[in-house]
Amino acid sequence: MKISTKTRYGVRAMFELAKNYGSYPVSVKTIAQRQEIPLSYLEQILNHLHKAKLVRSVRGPGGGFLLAKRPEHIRIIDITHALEESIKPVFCVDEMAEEDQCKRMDGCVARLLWKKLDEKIKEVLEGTTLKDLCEWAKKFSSTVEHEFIFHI
Amino acid sequence: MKISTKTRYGVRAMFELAKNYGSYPVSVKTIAQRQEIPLSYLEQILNHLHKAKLVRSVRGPGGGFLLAKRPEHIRIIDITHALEESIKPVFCVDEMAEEDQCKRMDGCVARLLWKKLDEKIKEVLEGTTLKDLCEWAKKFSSTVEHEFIFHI
DNA sequence: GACAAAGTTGATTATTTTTATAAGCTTTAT
DNA sequence: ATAAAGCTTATAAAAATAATCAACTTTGTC
Ligand code: FES
Ligand code: FES
Repeated sequence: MKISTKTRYGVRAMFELAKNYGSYPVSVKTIAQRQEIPLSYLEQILNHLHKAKLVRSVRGPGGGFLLAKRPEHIRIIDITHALEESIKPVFCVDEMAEEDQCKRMDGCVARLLWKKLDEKIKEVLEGTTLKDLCEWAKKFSSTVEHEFIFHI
Repeated sequence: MKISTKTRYGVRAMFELAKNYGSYPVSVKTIAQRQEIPLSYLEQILNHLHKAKLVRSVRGPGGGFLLAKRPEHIRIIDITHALEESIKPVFCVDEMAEEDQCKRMDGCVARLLWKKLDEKIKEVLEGTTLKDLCEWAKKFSSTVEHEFIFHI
């Protein structure tokens, strides 16, 4: 039940863009430096986020990435969705799961358990947006002396 | 965010023992056959569950495993705890996490997010016991024609 | 137009974690 | 004594994850 490094990097990168929302593009290099993420890996990650239409890119000098939507319209689950095959704790909680891979799904007790779990996880990841993160960060920086930080 | 095969096997094995609670021991071989789990792997898993004092073993012919407590006193989280290093989505949600691995934890916004997630996950896994599974199974078998089954 | 600063893409490697197997041991009921 | 069980540790195999690399395209500026 671990969040992958890829997703963590992705959330951090998106947070970096959210902080900059409404301003000019941020280059991959800049994000990589600020968040201490391997540059080439971050490129891959941003490509995924691009394909998922969560970010917009501007090519050429002075270019970089921008959020494609307002921070309040980007949920954490959108990010995990773009970066992990699925956040489901077991594949068969999905209604679309193929019966033949998990026999007799309709009579399976385990499935009820994993479904409960899946719902709660979704609750959190669907219920939190980049704007929420930014607001938490503001609260932090007013009570703590140092700049808010975002890592792992 | 996947539940490991080891944990899934573990839950299934424990369910098998719960079904048999109050009766004679069930051998690893029997559990392996009923649940279609590789025998040697299951041995390892039961050893972990043994060390965590969730099961009792009886050696010699006719021996096998028994639940060490009543099904209502064994929560799913006890099982995951015995079989996974931790179910925490990121290590630093733990209050005991060492500061130097994740810098300035006190000013970290991500941590708030992962903590929220961790709490919800714990809610489900702490709130479900083996007895619950058995009861769900009973409900199933009275409405569905075939035996209840527990897999993945 | 030349150049450099960016993003784009796909392949490949490296690393880590997970899953599984195997072998040899100990205990104990009959 | 023997066979049916559990116990333990080492190792192999497989899969997933993380990271790197190289070659490419777009575009702003001088
Ligand atoms: S149907 Fe997938 S766990 Fe049983
Ligand atoms: S403290 Fe661990 S995510 Fe920031």
